[in-house]
Amino acid sequence: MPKKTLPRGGEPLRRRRSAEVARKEILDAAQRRLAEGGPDAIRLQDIASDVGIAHPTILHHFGSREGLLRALDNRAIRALTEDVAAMIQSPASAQSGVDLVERLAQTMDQQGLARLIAWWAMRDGPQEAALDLDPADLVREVSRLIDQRLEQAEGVAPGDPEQISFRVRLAVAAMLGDALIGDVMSPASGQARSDEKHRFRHWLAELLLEDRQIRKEAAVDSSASNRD
Amino acid sequence: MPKKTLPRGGEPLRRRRSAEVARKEILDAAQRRLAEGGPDAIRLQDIASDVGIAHPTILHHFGSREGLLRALDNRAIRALTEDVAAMIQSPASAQSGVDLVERLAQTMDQQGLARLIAWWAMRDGPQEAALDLDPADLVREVSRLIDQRLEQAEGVAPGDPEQISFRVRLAVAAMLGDALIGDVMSPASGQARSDEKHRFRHWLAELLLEDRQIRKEAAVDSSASNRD
DNA sequence: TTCACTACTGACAGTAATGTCTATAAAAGA
DNA sequence: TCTTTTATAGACATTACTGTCAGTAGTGAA
Repeated sequence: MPKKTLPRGGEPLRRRRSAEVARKEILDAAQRRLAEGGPDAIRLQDIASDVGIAHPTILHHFGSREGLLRALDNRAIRALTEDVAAMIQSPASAQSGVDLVERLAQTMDQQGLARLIAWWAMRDGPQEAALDLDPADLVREVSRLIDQRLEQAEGVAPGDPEQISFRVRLAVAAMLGDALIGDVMSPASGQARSDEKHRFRHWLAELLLEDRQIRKEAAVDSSASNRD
Repeated sequence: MPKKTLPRGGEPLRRRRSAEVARKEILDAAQRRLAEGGPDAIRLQDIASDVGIAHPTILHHFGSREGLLRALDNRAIRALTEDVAAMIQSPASAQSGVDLVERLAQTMDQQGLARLIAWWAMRDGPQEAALDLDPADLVREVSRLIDQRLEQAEGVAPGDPEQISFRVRLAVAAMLGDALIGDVMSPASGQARSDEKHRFRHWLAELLLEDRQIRKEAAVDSSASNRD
């Protein structure tokens, strides 16, 4: 009886994923644990049992627990950066600014990304730059996009290049903070709280656009008076 | 030779604090550890050595590690609530809104309060309401203050009672989020980054007040047209 | 089919952190 | 001065988590 024959008709004794798929499943499980159970819930054994593997397999793929956390951080920063880039690039931001804020908020809410980012920020202080990708590079990329955007933008007051970057910074910071403690700050509960959350986001989007209008007019005024 | 005599001229073998002082020193050390070293740096032995005591003493005062964390959370929420209350109550918010935002931001920055709040928010999901004080009570108190404020307020459009609560929510969420990842989001570095941070806060404060002016005018307009 | 590669596992080692227990020393009150 | 109280510490128990190691089992290529 050959030992290496597959068991006929039965499932294989082990499920064997590609390294890529395995990494993804592990990261997903870890992120879910972090979002639902807090920082203390990220234990190799728990994550492994969620995925249906043994905990040394995680170490095989990520080298160490710390390696897993770094990979988690990288994914989170990438996801956030993509949203920010979309916010800046979208030429429709004037019309659908509400949608963009909503998208950012949902990115933060869903999958516990806000908690992941917050966790990363907390642990970032001591272990300076434990990321594969340099945050400075991402910031530079975002700045580049903003510059690009500024060239197309109409009505941005000269000498105020922070017009857009401050808006981005506010939107990101606010949606991060609100994802963390918005529920606690809301006096409502249940469906009413959810409704209020969306009204808040809508209000914020309009606040940002509203201010934009004002500056636009101010810019027009000043340029007009300058020409005269 | 009597055993219970104090050592002459020498320091006592043990420093004995009052329970209150001991708790404070322990909490301070724990908060410092959390702010500087991240969540993993909150270990009883480390904190104890910071304070200059043995780790069982911490357990004596707080019952368990979890008890210490709860006490930390309570202090943080209280500190935050005080600032929020000040923001709402201050009758000078129209003039010194900038100062209030700045105060809130500094409360978040200093002593790592933002990290503490974020950490609490992350761990709050699972262990529902592990606080001595009920967050709902604090929210109710804040709502009461807001109502009070609304009565005095001039130009707040009727039917829009969220005018102030949204501003508070935005200020708190934004300063929390910015304290966590503001540095990373800033393309500048060093002193320039610090300057930019303050400009951002200033801009936010003005943004909130600016919008206020608009609504005020709108309210005046609509009430005027209603009277006609 | 055979071989090489590697995803995967069980068992174990080492370590480190919380928590317990008993005893001591500093203060406060009688 | 004597007693009571309690803040404090040393030693130890327990638990549990990360990481290692040697071996197994899928999978694709020769």
